[in-house]
Amino acid sequence: MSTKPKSNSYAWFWERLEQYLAKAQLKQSKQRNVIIEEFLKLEAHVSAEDLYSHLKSSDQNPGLATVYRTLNLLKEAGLVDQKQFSDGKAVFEVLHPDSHHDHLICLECHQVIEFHNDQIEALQEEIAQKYGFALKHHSLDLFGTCPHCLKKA
Amino acid sequence: MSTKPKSNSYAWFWERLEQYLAKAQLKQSKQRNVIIEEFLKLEAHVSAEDLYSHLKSSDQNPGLATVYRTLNLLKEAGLVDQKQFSDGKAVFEVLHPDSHHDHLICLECHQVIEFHNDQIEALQEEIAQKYGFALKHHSLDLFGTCPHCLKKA
DNA sequence: TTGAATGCAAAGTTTTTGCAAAAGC
DNA sequence: GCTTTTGCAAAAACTTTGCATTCAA
Repeated sequence: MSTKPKSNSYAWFWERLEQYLAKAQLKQSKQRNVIIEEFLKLEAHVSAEDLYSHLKSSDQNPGLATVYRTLNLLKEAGLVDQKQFSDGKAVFEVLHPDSHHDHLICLECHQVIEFHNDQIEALQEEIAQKYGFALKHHSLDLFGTCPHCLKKA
Repeated sequence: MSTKPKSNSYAWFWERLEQYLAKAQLKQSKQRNVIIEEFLKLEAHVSAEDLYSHLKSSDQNPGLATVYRTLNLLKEAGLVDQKQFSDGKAVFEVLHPDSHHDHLICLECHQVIEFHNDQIEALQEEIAQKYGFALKHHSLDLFGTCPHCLKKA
């Protein structure tokens, strides 16, 4: 290991990553750790470009291609989720182990609020069963205008 | 009007399109009608490229740029919905006036099944209210393995 | 006749890839 | 030492745009 991970609240993340790398016979690297550190620090829906900009100031300053490669690695490891919010660029977010959440997205200010609803989750499972699907994951996005933007208008 | 629309089951679609064009002071055209005819005929989640390929054989044979322009026009008219199923290219589908539906997507064969569930819709409205959002639309995609692919495995 | 639509090719965006050099194990 | 990773630039993939021409009203 080239750099000690510092995001302690994401111990599980680093651990699962390490497992994945070991199983896939991949190596660790400074750049990757720097990128992931920053990604976890941002705690949001981040695009490769966003992440790259934030890293510009770091001492490591990895290339954009490496940022892409790292995010794809995390995706393959099942640690992050990639989403397309219809503005061209893909955004990534940490895939928390148990607690799934969905999104409320403001069409005006693009703010994203996360929520969770057990009833909806249960209904989804019901529907999947009805159609004979083995459900792996899902994505629910509600689009509208947030309270703040409603007030402005 | 250069070409008579032939998709009679989509009379409402052509009507609303005509209204939109009139209001926006836009013109009709042969190519546009050919493209839309084909789009409606396909009745599926279609990418611009898909649609373009299908049109290759038609007598009109419009350019790819025109296909894009037409789909964007329909989007602006609120007649179609654009989605990103995470494979790079955007797909479009008819936005039916009242009946909203969601998607069950097979991760193996990429088959898409549409479903509708009033309870989920109601819960979504509830959640939006709780957060003070004025809901405009939503998107629910369930990913998993379809019965057919489950049998194969 | 006037403004919109088209086709083509060129440009724009976002993401991936090839390759030589560097780094991890 | 052998293999993976990196950085850069080039390429790829998807979509938009500029411009001269054609077409609709």
